[in-house]
Amino acid sequence: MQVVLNQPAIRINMHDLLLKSISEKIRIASAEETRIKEFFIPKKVRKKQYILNAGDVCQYITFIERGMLRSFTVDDDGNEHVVQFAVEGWWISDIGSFLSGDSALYNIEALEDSEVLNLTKPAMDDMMDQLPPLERYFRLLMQNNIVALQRRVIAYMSLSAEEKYLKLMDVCPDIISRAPQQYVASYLGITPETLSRIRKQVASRK
Amino acid sequence: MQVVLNQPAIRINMHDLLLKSISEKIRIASAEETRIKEFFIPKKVRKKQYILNAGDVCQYITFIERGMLRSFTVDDDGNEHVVQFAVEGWWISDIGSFLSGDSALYNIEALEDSEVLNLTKPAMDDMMDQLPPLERYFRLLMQNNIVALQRRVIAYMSLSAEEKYLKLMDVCPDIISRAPQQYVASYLGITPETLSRIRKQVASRK
DNA sequence: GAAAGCACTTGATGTAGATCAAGTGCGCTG
DNA sequence: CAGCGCACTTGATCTACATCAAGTGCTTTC
Repeated sequence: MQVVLNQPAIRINMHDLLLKSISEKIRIASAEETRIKEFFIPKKVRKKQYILNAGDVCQYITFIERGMLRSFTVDDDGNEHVVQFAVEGWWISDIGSFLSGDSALYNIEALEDSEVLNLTKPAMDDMMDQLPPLERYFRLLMQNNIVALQRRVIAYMSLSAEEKYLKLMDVCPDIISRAPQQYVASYLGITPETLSRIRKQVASRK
Repeated sequence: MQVVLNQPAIRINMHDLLLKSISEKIRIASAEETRIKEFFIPKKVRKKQYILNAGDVCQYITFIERGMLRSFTVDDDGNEHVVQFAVEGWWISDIGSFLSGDSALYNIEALEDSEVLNLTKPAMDDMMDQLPPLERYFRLLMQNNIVALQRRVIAYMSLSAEEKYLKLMDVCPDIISRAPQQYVASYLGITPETLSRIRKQVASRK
């Protein structure tokens, strides 16, 4: 079955969403699009496959053309904590490790069979040297990331479990419906039992 | 009394910490230091004075040469949530509002009489045009900010109130001792009563 | 120096969510 | 298609922290 939610039925080109993401933020010419593609390494990833192990160095940042991934940490008691979901059109990485060369804090795992585009640090530096407007693209990504993380910190500080869930459903209903619920619970910092109860309560109020 | 914690007894120059912060991350020449200073607007801020009101547009980012500030949000029930403390050598702003021109989410208030350096967006753009290595400095700031925010999200998700407190005391003991305890509690997402109990417990174990 | 205001501490009680333990349902495999 | 494994749901009980209410201590003001 080739039809994927929010995707055109037929994928013409492996880099479509990447170029769309970039052109939404900065202006790029057709010749530049061809150049950009050359810096990326296409890769297919199987459901449950890890693309990053905590403790290794994160060697590339990953753009998702199809599928879904999650990044997560494992605490001292062996509990997993989902830090991020990423789907078509989104980036995922351990950015601290990628940029500093330190050990990664996160594992990154595919939740569905996926197709991704990887960008190594040397390729990224080359690309920005040769196409300077890309610097602005990545700066905007970082800024948006900071704003999103700050909002998430505030939500953790100030909202009840149900309020967090409802807010998340407001912002990304499709992702949350698509992701395994135990991981949604983990992302919200609550147990699967609590999430199940909240969902039941919310449904009974409709 | 002119002696301030962690500060030389006599302040020679209003931009000392700023230049130190920058030169720790990128290489700058003496002539460039003089140029950099010119983009910043020095300002004295009184204890309890607001330098940003939520709802306004954040017009400048602020570097602290002396003193302490906090940024915080006020929720629908009127509760304050401290998002950040900033002291000498640190930056503070509502970065989303600063860069996009949207309304600020945060209030920023001085917790002590302070001296700060403000940098408007036009001045920032000019400065980076004329001194391109500064782009790298601000990029590194953003990267460090992302890493710190991610760690904070994980802490909220996975640690108990006491663990969060102990971790914070490990990382910035001086700031936490210097800040009013009610705001420390707010920063940790716990009540002042709980923080008081934790502190008592921890002290009784020494 | 006394009084007022407010931050911090302490005690009692309440509660949102965690933990533990089964039961149910869904997807995958042979 | 049947069986197995595991995700999700449900019920009971527990607990870390919130809430409420005073008491104590510190700082500021007159």
